[in-house]
Amino acid sequence: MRDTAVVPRAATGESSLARAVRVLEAFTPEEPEPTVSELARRSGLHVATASRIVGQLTAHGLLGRGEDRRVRIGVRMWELASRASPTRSLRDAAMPYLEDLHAVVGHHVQLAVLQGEEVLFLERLSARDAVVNYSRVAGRLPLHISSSGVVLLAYGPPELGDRVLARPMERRTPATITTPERMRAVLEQVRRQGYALLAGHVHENATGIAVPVRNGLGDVVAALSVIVPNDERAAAAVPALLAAARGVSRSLPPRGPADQPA
Amino acid sequence: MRDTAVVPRAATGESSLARAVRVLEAFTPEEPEPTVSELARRSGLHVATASRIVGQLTAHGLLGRGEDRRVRIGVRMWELASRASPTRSLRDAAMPYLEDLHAVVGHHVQLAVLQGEEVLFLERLSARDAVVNYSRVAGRLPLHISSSGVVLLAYGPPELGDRVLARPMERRTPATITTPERMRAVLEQVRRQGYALLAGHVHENATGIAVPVRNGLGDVVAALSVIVPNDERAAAAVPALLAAARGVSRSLPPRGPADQPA
DNA sequence: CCGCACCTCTCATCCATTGAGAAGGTGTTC
DNA sequence: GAACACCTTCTCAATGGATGAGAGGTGCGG
Repeated sequence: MRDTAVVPRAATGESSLARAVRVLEAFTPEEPEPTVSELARRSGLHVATASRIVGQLTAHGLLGRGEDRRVRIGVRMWELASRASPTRSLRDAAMPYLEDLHAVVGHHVQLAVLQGEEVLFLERLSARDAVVNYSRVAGRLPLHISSSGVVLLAYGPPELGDRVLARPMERRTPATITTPERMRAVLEQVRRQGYALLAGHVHENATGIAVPVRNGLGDVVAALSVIVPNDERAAAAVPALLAAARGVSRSLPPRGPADQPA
Repeated sequence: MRDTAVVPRAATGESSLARAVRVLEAFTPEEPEPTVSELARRSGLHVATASRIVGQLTAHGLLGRGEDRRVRIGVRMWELASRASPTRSLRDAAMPYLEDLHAVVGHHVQLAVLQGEEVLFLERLSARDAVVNYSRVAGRLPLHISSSGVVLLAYGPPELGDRVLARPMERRTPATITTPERMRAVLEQVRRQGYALLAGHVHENATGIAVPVRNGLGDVVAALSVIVPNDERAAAAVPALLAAARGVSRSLPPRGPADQPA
């Protein structure tokens, strides 16, 4: 019995706040209601530590617990995040146009922004009988896969394009863009025609069409897109999309949201 | 020179996580982009402490900072909160019906839940030429003021009604319910007719109409409401509201969201 | 009844956290 | 342009809250 006797704390050198964040990051769309043990495993924390952190956050309403003791994101956290979110002005400005667009085109209408090197979907309206769609609100998708991503890439900073092109691109369907040459050609075409139309890149039966949304300064701050069936009528949605994007731009507050990725 | 010489730390007896939460709570809808000093003042923390906490949360993306160093809720926090939120299933189920209702009735259509002793608005669709409306997404309103609140009160736990009736009720317009007797009568009427119609209670020119949304077990889990101009045509929206509420109930997952207040 | 998994509490140790103050920056006033 | 007001961040020594192991309780399945 020597050093082992009692080792109250291994020198981790990590702040306690960082651990709490690790717990929050352990929530995934696939498992929205994990147990304390699962959270501990995923965050790499000791079970006791995870239990304590969950207890504290629950006391403040940021987390919630079911009768089976499973942990959920708390309504209070949603409230805090939604209330003052920088995405709110964008969403508020876009919502009426999303509705109009949805009424005309049907299926799925979405609003997305660039976040890191992925697309983050802020809002989505879906018809009950719409075609398949893998995106969801607060969900992410790789840039090269979706029409929204291609638009944000085409109008985004050049170094972002370099980074994305340098990496291998996952294939989802035979139509998915997977080579830098092909992507460069597509981006050039998007910039020329002002929209992206990707037929069957995410799913065989679906076509994504996306257009850029600009703020008062002309910067592209978001992408507006529709997902429609993959047939010859798909392109008919383009004019409505372009018109809607202009409407959103006009409704945007002058100092547009230009949130830099973390 | 007394005890002051060097006092590195006053015994606050509060966890560091609690301080971080205090910082988050200091964000308000009125001031969504405070400075570090403002956050410190509102949360009652030392400026240095607030600065450090903001620095850490920013590093993890939960907060964001503008060029002017002002602090905002980070997109990552919105993402985490929205991704796994317990309100999501409710919102997803209700959204199509909100849209339909909005297309027919116009003005404002909203979805709200009971949170603590207030109404919390989860979603809202607004027409561009709609009448005034004080609610907003992620915003709160006292129970006795809004039609949504009255519905949630009418079908909520009895002890909640007792607590709310025992407290003085703030008056917004001459029509606002402010006495327990009046409120009791209104609640009785709401339960009898199955909806609440409050003309001019929040604002002279607006009428709120709300109906309950039930889960599979018959519990009332939310309120669906519209805000229309305060005239004799207002009541015409009631049938559409009732029909929409039934639709939402049907779309709700069997184990309905019944989030108990913190 | 036993084994297994989960959750929470206690404990002794100690490192991350703390408030005051200083330093540096920015914008405004006179 | 100097003085001022205000904000933000860094350093510092002291310490109190956070830590991991383990015990104890609970619940489930065989």
